[in-house]
Amino acid sequence: MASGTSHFPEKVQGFDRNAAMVCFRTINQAEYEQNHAEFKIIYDFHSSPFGDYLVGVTNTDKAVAFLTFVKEGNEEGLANLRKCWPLSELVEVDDNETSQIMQTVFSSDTVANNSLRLLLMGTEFQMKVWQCLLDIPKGTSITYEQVARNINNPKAVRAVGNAVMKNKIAYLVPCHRVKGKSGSNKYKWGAEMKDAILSYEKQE
DNA sequence: GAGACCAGCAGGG
DNA sequence: CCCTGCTGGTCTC
Repeated sequence: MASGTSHFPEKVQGFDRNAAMVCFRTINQAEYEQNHAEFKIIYDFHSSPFGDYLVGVTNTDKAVAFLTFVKEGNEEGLANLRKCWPLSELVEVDDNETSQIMQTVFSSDTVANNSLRLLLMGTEFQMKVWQCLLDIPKGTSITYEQVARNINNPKAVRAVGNAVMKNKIAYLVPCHRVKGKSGSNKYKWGAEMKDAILSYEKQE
């Protein structure tokens, strides 16, 4: 935490903040390929109100780089993590190393939430979409069309759907807060999960 | 570079 | 409800 009056400095060791006060850092594919040795990822499984999930965190600055909900077998989530960060060394750790970070994720303590850091990798377009998602207030939802307008690309509605789907950090990048205009409600882990997360957020 | 794929949307049966 | 045309970014040859 920086000195001074602001609780939330604009920059924290190379991380930016968006309107929702989430800390994030962005890299593109080329930067990742050049410096992939720096992006060693430690991972572990945890539980949430919505089931078990797999989380991956950079070992240096402890930025969340990956989060997926897992079903029975853990292999699918792990394969997904490898696919997202193919050049990174992946190290499974005992729960202590990541649980300190993760116990804040599903907490209603906003100060704790704001201490989280995210590492986003994708194209310029995907970054715009994901940053737009981070600005959606908790418990509310908007449409793909509105997201497209917000990033000044009003016709790219369908492309927004694509980008949302490719988000690597479930829940923290709130893809569950985007809905179809005419009630369509698709989600990687099922529409029920999407609704469950949204109503959970509204309760807080 | 072409062609297919989509968690979209509007419009018409 | 399903089908069709239009759409733009990404992925796969």
